[in-house]
Amino acid sequence: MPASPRITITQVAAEAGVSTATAGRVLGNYGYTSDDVAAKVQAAARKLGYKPNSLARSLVTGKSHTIGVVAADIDNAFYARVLRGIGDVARARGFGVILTNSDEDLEREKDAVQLLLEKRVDGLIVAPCDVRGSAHLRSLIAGGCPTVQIDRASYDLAADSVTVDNRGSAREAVTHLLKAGHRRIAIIAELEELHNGSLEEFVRQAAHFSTNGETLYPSWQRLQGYVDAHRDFGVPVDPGLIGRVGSYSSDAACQAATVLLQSPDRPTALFAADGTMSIGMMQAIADLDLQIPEQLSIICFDDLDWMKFTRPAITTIHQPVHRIGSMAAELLLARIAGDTSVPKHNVLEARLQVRDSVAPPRS
Amino acid sequence: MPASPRITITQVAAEAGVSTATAGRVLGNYGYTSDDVAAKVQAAARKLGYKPNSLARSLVTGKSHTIGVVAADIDNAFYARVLRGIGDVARARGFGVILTNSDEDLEREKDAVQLLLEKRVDGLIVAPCDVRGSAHLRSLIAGGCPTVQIDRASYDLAADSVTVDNRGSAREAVTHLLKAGHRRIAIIAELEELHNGSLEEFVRQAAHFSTNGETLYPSWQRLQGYVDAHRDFGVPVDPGLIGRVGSYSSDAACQAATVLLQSPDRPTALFAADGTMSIGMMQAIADLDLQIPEQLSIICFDDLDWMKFTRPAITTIHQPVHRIGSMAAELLLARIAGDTSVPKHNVLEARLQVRDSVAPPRS
DNA sequence: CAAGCTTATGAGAACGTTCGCACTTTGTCG
DNA sequence: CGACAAAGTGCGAACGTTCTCATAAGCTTG
Repeated sequence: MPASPRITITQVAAEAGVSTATAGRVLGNYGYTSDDVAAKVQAAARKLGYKPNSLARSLVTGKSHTIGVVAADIDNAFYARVLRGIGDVARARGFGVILTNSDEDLEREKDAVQLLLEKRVDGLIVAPCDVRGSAHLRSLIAGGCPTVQIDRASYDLAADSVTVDNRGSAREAVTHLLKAGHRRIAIIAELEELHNGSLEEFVRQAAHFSTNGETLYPSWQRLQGYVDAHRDFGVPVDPGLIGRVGSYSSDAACQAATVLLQSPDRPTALFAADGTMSIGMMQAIADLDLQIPEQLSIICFDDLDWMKFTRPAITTIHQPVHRIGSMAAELLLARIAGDTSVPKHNVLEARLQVRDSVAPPRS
Repeated sequence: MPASPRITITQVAAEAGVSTATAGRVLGNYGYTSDDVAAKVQAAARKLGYKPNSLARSLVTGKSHTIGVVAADIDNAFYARVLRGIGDVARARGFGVILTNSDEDLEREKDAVQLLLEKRVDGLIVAPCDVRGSAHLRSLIAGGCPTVQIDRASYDLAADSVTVDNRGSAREAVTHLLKAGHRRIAIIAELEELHNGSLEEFVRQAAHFSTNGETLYPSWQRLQGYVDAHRDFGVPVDPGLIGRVGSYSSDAACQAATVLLQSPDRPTALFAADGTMSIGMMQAIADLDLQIPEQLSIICFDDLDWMKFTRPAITTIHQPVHRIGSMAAELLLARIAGDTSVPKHNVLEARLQVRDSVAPPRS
């Protein structure tokens, strides 16, 4: 077993009695090579236990065959599955994946991008924590690094994106609740960042925003869908029913849900805007010992694996999460391969998965 | 905004009017440097938008400041959280993390290790899919690549490992059920690989195996704990209650659980050996509409986030999952830093988290 | 049969860093 | 004041590949 001494292409060449150039050609299979020489070199390589050095190769070719991923938090079912999608595509194409977490913190995101850039990744998949297209991403893209945004997207960022139709599917979900007869529907969402006005202002204007031109966080888009559905039904939106969770944690969501559910005129239905919010919401419901759907109807955005076997099973919005990752990777690899067409913004469909957590409200 | 033309240390040096060596010293901060020259170089670097090239650096130093991770499946709450632990430590120390999935397939694991090796990672964290210490891992370690095993471990592999006390905590869980009065307790576990005899043989001999010397899959160790507890109580093990799931999927687990629960003399309690098995088991229970804990008591190995708010909340074995990852990373970084002490095998404690899914069996 | 391909090989220069060495200059100590 | 260490700098050689070029042999082909 050839141990510590690293075997280089030069040594293989010496062993095979050819030049390093020739050895390089057969080992890296490029250029012309005769069969007998190839065989000799391969035999020498096997005998010596040669392992190519990607770093040297990348240094000269300028391609590292590696993509960088900046996720918010890998310990979150959504990102875990997205990453799986990315990894599957990457592996099939011989690419490595370097993973970093930003925790929705802009400084960390910058550091992460910096690290990945220094490691000379061929491209980046990022869930940007500032949706307005922060400067570092802008200069990154201007610098020619292929980039794909996932989950959220600045449309003015000149980079591809893969998202879901947050507004439309949230609208569908809330419509489902309204059709069931609910009129006091609360939403639980992380809605920290808002730059152009107050929440009330946002709700008032929500209907006028077009979906495409806007670059909003998914939570805000889902809130838009919530407002849309209310407008469709002529039901006024009560700002008191908007559970604005201050930080992205299920504990905070639990608190917000608890407050809502303990208010005197409590909502008859709850809509959780994502998986983390759902977990907090479920905890609050369990703590208060409310019966679903008799005492409370619920719908969760994002269809986590446990939602189909809780009793009752939970009605959800099912996002094609794996597909988000695989599509992002495919887009990115196409860019890396030289695709220079205009940025594509892919909006995937999410579907309402009706189960048993919605019933008419008790009068 | 300096766009495509990549700025090198040489250009920065020229701009600052010093040699590349000096520029390198200040930019890479090694060697001696005077304050005024350092300032000049830094100014030049900032002006030109210099970004160091890790590949070139790694090529000469031989250190890539990157660790490779071979997980079974990142789209699994356990590995996702482990990876988070790894990532947190790595980031704090300025290391990158390259992630690969093996899907418990030896060929994929080989490919993954090969890829990581070519990318010249400084060390490897791997959940080996063959617990007997497959040849490629052996030669990897012999080749001097620092390696840490997680979740499972070959003790004869001369590499550190981080695992949990599977046998002891499974024993504790099953003891909890036995104390509650259960005598027909089923276990649902992926128990595909078994090399030294049949399942019956294994059960017969389980009590004689020592925990430390053995290198078994977690599932098998948990089965050992199951057998241990039965022996403690003088309750014979009925092989018919061992739900041997053929493949590592929740669907397969659901099938196995369904068969068990529909048998004429059905078990009064179920023990799921890991998170994936738990999901399948819960689905089966929901499909058959069994009441927990009135009609069936359950305990799940691995405390997934939803298990505390299902009704009833589920009694579980809580593993320190994040800690497994962070400890593995710490161990690995210590090895990379030069620690050459004998391999450490860390066995972390898992604790029984008592909730409401266990009650005495109905007579 | 000379001109022009295609195939095959080697020499040597990249790629962008770090590092060993030689060379100053400055400071310190006996 | 001479010696000797320490601080600061530059030159040029690594690191392990790929890639351009030059060379040459074996073809076809008009």
